[in-house]
Amino acid sequence: MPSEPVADRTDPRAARHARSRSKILEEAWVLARRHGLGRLSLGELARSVGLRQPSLYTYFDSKADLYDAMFAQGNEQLWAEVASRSYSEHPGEAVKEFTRAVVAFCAADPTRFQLLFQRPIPGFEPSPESYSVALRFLERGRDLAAGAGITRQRDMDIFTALVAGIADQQVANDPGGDRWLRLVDEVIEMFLDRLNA
Amino acid sequence: MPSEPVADRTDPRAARHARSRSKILEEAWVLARRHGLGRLSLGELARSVGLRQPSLYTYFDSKADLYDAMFAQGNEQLWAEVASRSYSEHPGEAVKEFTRAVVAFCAADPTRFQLLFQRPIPGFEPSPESYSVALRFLERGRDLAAGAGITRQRDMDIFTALVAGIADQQVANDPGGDRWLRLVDEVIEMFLDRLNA
DNA sequence: GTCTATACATCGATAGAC
DNA sequence: GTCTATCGATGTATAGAC
Repeated sequence: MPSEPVADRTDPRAARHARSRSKILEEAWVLARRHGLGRLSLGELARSVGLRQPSLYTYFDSKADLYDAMFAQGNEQLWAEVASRSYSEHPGEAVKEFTRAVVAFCAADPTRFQLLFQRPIPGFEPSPESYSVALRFLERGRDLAAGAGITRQRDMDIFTALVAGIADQQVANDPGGDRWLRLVDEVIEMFLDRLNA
Repeated sequence: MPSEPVADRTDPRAARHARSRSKILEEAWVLARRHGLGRLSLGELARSVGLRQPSLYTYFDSKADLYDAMFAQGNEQLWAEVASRSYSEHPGEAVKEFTRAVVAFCAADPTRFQLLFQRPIPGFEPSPESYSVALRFLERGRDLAAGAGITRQRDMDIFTALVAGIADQQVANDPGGDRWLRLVDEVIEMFLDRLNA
């Protein structure tokens, strides 16, 4: 994150700065959910956290930098979600658990889902630092899939399409519910059966 | 469409009006692709078609009305795409053909895909008139699916997730290519085999 | 149907005082 | 680190002349 000041990790001033930044980021998500990611405005954001609009530039170099921080934060939350849980020793079960976790995560916040997996803001490209967090998640998924026999690129592409499709329908047509989430097991079983046939 | 003037269908003035409206709509898509749907601006749109910004209100009551017209037009294109072609007498083949057509349609224009199938603009709800075009498409898909044994709601939900997932991945990760499009047959076969097992 | 003029709000970003 | 002040641009929408 380019706007991070150079300071020791235990510097109380740096800690205070980080806390403020975190609070601003949190409010940015609230506003993005309300108005749409592309309509997020720095003026309203500043107002919401009790600052004047120019003061935000202490925390973010630009609006693009703010988007980048949101992208990184969302991916860290996703990583925390899939990395914190333990997975079954049965590889197929582990893939199902992983998929359920991802779909639930996506359904929990459609706006976050949009920023992480779709391209709602033309011109926005995550910085390499932010993207590296996303890669960690993708590698975890790839490893779990490989354990269940999903190794060929072609099969990985099908797997990602299955996960994306369930998440997409859940978010778009039943946000907050579980109409598609509960289909995860059946879909993944269908796919793994096909692979082992 | 609320802003349509009352006039006989053969009225040359109405025809001229419709032609202008169509041209504006076309340019609106160009700008939406460039800047994002949420960033579409009436001023730039007017400039692009050689009008002053207030003149657009002759053709659209509001920006929401413009979005609604775009939604309707996109759905009419989709309908033209799936209704114009003939489908195999083999029900399973017909479903594959339909799915390929839908995925190709989505991949051809990510922005159109976004407006039709995702919710990129908080607060935008299509008018009943516009949505009726979308329903025609959904019913066609439902009928074709039913012919291949996809009748239970649960199975229809899986089917829509499969189509959405392939389209989603194709649009997001290989726009203009066919990396996921070419997986349609395998995925649909897998699903139909499962149903008939 | 198109225009000028304008209202009124908001936008992202920078300069410089404190 | 936060502020005031401000730039220059852009946003949607309306009034009223032609």
